[in-house]
Amino acid sequence: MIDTTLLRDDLAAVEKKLSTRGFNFDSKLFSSLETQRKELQVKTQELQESRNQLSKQIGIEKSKGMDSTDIMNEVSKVSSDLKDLETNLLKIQNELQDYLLTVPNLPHDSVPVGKNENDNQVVKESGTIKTYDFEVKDHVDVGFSHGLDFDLGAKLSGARFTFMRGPIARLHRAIAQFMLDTQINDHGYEECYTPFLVNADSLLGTGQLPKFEEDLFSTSRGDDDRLFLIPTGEVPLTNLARELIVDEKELPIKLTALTPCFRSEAGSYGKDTRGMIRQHQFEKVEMVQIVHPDHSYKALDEMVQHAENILSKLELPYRVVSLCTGDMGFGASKTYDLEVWLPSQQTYREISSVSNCEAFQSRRMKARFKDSNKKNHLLHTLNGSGLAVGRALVAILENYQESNGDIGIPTVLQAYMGGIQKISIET
RNA sequence: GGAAGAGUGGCAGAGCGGUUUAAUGCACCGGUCUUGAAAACCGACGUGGGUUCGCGCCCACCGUGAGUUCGAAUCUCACCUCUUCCGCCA
Repeated sequence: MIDTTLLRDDLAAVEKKLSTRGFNFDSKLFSSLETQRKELQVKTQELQESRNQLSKQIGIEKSKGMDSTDIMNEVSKVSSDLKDLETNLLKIQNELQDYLLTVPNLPHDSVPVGKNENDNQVVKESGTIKTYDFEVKDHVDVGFSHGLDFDLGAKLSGARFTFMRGPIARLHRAIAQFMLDTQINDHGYEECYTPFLVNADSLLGTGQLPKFEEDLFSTSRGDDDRLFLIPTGEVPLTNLARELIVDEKELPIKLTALTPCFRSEAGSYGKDTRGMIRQHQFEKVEMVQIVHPDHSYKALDEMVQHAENILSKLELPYRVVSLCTGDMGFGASKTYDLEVWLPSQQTYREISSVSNCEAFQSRRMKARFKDSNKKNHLLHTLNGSGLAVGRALVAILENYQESNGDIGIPTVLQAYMGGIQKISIET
């Protein structure tokens, strides 16, 4: 949620900034609700004050044995007026809140202005793109003879599900373990294990609800207490700070977890239908940092580096892209994507996304810290993939394929694979 | 799933319909004293919001939500969470 003081002070600036991301802020609606809120709130509080004082008066008079019928009638009148006011106030406050919860974050000044992914800015390219003296296959064909089974996934669950067996399944696990170990041991994140089903409050906190419910899978358990499958580890990790006031000295909080992610992929029909680029279920190692507002952009750079290190160690060619205003996610002030080279597509594909959400999420979830003067302030939250496991598997299958159908194992993964250097076709 | 009990400020804990502005203790912070520390003493000490240039004044919050009442931390109902025991289970 964006800062309401900002909205009251400089509505035009907010409107302009949001328009760069293609969002049309309804200033008329906001102003009208805000005016009503103000009026109702002042009036309501005045009546509450008089009710409190009169009631106290009754108490005093009663203890002296006096008759208070007149005052009691007066309070009675005040209370019935109050009831209507309070109801109206609540209604307006909820309307205001409901609207503001659907408004995306303001982009940081350094974010390139643009409409869509074509306007994103490549800020770095790294690694050497291999040349192959044979016709490269895509990961579906490379993986087929080693246990990557999309038909079985479809049989068990439907489209966009994968079943892995044997060496591919092990490679997948090795990648995940390697990433998690690197984040913990080299980058100083605390390992976490989290729930994979979360409540609506958590999703409201990180911004998936109320606007993006259709992207989520949910479980039914009666009508009211629905739980949702997490679309990313960001949700449970970031919500750790929900409704919390942490001491400044405890910052930064750096968390990581390997979690499955579940996405309905509504609206992506026909996109990436082949292979495991876009799945309903995938694993991801997530990095989350909860930091002092002064340090969030330094943390953002750090986290991009943490994601880059994984790709470097896996010796995969990649580039870093600064997303433009029109391509950024709902909650982000600034986002860098990491894209890995896929030889079969002769292009880079997203494998990590690292975002600084500034106070957008912490304002929604009341995540604060206490400074040395005992003042409370909102924290800044950041999240990033470090990295997506399934897509890393895709990249390795494709970049490490050999002409005879074998798959080389990146050096850093060999220890996780019992020391083998390649996955060979069984003879 | 069944039974019983409990949810009050950072923690402990009183209050169980009206002079509550939520007592008191501990912890934390500031100060006095001290060569320094401890002790003692003094002071400050929850969160969100409204309004004001500001001092300030005011409102809401005692697990959550409804209700009763002139007035609710206190009474009623529902729900949630936790504890203990039983059942089941990895």
